[in-house]
Amino acid sequence: MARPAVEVAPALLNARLTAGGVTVRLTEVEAYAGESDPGSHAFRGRTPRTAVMFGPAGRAYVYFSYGMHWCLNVVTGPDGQAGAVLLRAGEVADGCDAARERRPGASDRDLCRGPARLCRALGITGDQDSTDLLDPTSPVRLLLPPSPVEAGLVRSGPRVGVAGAGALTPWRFWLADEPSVSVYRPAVARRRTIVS
DNA sequence: CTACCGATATTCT
DNA sequence: GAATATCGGTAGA
Repeated sequence: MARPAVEVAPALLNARLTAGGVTVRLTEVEAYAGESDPGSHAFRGRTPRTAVMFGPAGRAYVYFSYGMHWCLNVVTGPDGQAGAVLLRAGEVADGCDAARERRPGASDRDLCRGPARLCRALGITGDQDSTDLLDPTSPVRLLLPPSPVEAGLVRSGPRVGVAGAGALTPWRFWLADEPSVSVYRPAVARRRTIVS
């Protein structure tokens, strides 16, 4: 865990994440380095939002995206070096009923198919920011190590929604043939901001 | 399946 | 003001 995000990320595939009475098996993650990574929130240094990324590894970095959605990261990296792995998707292994309650109308495959959907299904919000994911008493738990990943099933490619210099860095990792893996969409500049 | 669009916090310009 | 580590609804092929 106290290693660079890009090394930690593929090792989280198949790991289990438990929160809000739901357990998921992670099928898709993305690595974000610190101040050297143009795609990272920490690229421009420490802000109130990203402060936790500069802290000890194993904690949760929960951020609010697009004014609407929560997304969960695992803080990684050698001490004093920012880094995080975004948990993008998973398959519900336990607590399916609780997940369905939080995401009415979603098909089983779509329950945790995407970083904001995953947080919604598990009831994760900013209240869980900075919590220690490895502490057995934490409300959000990452269970390590994962069950072994079959050789050859780990795929990698460009990160979703990342524009600019970091766009082509293949730091998204997923398990092949998993229906819960979110669909890749290249970063697209928004057409127009609503004029007020 | 693809394409578009609105919601709107945080951060930067 | 503008961009962004997104999603759900709607429209159309």
